[in-house]
Amino acid sequence: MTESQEQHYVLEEQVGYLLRLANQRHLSIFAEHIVDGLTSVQFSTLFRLRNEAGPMSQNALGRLVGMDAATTKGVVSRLISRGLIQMEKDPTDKRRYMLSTTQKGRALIEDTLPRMQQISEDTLAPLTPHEAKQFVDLLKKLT
Amino acid sequence: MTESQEQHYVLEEQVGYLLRLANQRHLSIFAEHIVDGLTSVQFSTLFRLRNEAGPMSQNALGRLVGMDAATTKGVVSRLISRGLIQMEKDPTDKRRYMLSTTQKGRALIEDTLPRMQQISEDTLAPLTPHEAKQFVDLLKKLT
DNA sequence: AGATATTCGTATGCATGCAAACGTTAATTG
DNA sequence: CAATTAACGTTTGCATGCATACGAATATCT
Repeated sequence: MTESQEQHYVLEEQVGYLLRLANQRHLSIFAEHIVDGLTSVQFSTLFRLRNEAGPMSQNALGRLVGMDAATTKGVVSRLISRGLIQMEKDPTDKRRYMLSTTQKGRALIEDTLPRMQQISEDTLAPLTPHEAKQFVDLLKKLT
Repeated sequence: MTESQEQHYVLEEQVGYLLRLANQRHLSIFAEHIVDGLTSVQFSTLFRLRNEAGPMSQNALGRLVGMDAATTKGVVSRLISRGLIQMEKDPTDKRRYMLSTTQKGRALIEDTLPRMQQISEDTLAPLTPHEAKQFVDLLKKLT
């Protein structure tokens, strides 16, 4: 009886534990499909910036992708050093840099997009189509 | 028509993107509930080691928690430096160290376990009980 | 037995991810 | 308008997480 509580806690059934493993698995699948060193987060960031109407600040972009300022700094720096995005001073706000995609960055998005669909499919492969839709919907509700 | 493919790719509906955000959210909830610096991975590792019958090697423990050897090394080192687990040489295998929990480690598990249930509940709070069960089941299928 | 594979732990480098602190600049508030 | 607050970008420190490489020891195979 004293051990009843612990008996109930099964690691393999906890959301946190499972979320971590599911995320790991997805990142592994992502790495298999992407030949150049582009990471999942880098793609998300680049894609978001391209889909925005105009240039935007670093912090604002980070927020749109779910990253804090410190993380954003690193991701953006790597995208800049690879020549995928560019930054220029904001004339109206001396604190800010305005970010935009380069031609090379937009071309990379075009090349990568077809593979992204496959990555999502592979990640959801253990589920039936109906379950996959359910899962994504529940994930959306959770965010 | 040329843009039909890109139009279909909506970042907020991709499993990978959503998994990343869901995981972030859970880690944030975890940090709120745990006062000492224990992390989610550290708890999982400590818990797994405690629930094993006897001492076990570092790499074997890491595998049980879903970590590679390099990651395991860091996690175990931190648990040792906090006095939560201990290691001693394996007499039969000169490469190996056998790990086991300390009294302090087991006590910490006891203290933490009641909060883990709440953390899982909070993580799943946006879902109905039925949806939560569905979600966890789908996550299990995915792993 | 001897050669080969594998496994052990370790180390380095790189990429997220967060907390905390910092100086600069803009916005808000009194 | 002056003082406070907030936002901008940056840096540091720490914790996962993976790839890769390494020497040492064990297992396996021929």
